[in-house]
Amino acid sequence: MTRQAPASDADLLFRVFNEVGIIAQLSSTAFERVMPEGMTLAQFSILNHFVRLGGRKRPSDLASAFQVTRATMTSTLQRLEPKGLVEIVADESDGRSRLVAITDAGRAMHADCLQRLGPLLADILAQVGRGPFAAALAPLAEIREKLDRMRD
Amino acid sequence: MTRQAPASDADLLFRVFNEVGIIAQLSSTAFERVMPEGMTLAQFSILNHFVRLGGRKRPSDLASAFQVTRATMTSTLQRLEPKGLVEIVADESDGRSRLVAITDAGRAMHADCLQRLGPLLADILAQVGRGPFAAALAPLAEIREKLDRMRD
DNA sequence: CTCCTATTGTTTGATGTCGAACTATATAAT
DNA sequence: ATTATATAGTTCGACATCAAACAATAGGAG
Repeated sequence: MTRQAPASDADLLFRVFNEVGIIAQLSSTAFERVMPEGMTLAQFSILNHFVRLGGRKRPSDLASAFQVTRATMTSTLQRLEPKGLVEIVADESDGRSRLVAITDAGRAMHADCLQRLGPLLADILAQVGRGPFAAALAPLAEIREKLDRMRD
Repeated sequence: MTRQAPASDADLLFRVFNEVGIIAQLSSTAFERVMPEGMTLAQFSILNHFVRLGGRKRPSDLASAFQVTRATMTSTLQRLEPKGLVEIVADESDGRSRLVAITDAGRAMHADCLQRLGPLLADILAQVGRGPFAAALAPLAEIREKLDRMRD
């Protein structure tokens, strides 16, 4: 066999990615079950971004920030905009670009989501405890950072 | 740097779930880019399950094992079966059920996938190192287990 | 200015995923 | 036996996501 890495290492990576995949799945669906009708994690993340950082951003910058393709961002913005949660205007300094900003309705929706999220997070904290999360954060951040760098 | 050290518990959970989501996204797309045409992580996972454990399983048992809905498993099996990678027969002891098993073609496909996965895992290991994965595994497993239990 | 290349946003087609509703079968209650 | 409930698998509609292909605009090389 031409194995590039010892079986134990490959196995370790495999298991971590497996756990990560399952947790991502479970958490996002738990998330969306308590959200207002029609709100998804992807949509909330965009609102959250603007609430925390403000300003206007181009769709392609949002795509980079969230590690998704431009096509994916187009799709998500096309769900947020008709609901009046974000506002999209032309960029006068660049004919190719558009600029996205959150609206008052978007801020209200974000606040509503946070309200509903509180009990869910409290429940998870009660069941799981703070320990595993505190232990996982730093290594996860490092893995994410380096994987991120590998894409370029 | 308004807040650096003392983040709230909600914030901690939020960050962990955020990292987990991004890593799941990055890893699954990296996986699928090196897989044979048409193979996805979901499909490979099923083949992998049968290669490791053998035997026959009902779709609903597979759905439980992979933490997806029965509808999702139906969809994935409906992609594997026409390709001849799994075999699905009626369960004679229960008229509602069907039984899934891997085929020789499925085993060959699985072997091909493993071949292609090797270099990718080796690359990741070289870039990230073993440490963060080793540190993350146990806490992730605990989080996954408890989140899992919350669903019932 | 003209041509080539890079970037932006979009569309299209495929896949995975969920929740809800449905059919068929099995099991329990009466 | 009839009825009620539970389970297995499917279908449907919605959403997120990717890759690939496309149109429009920007910027640089001549």
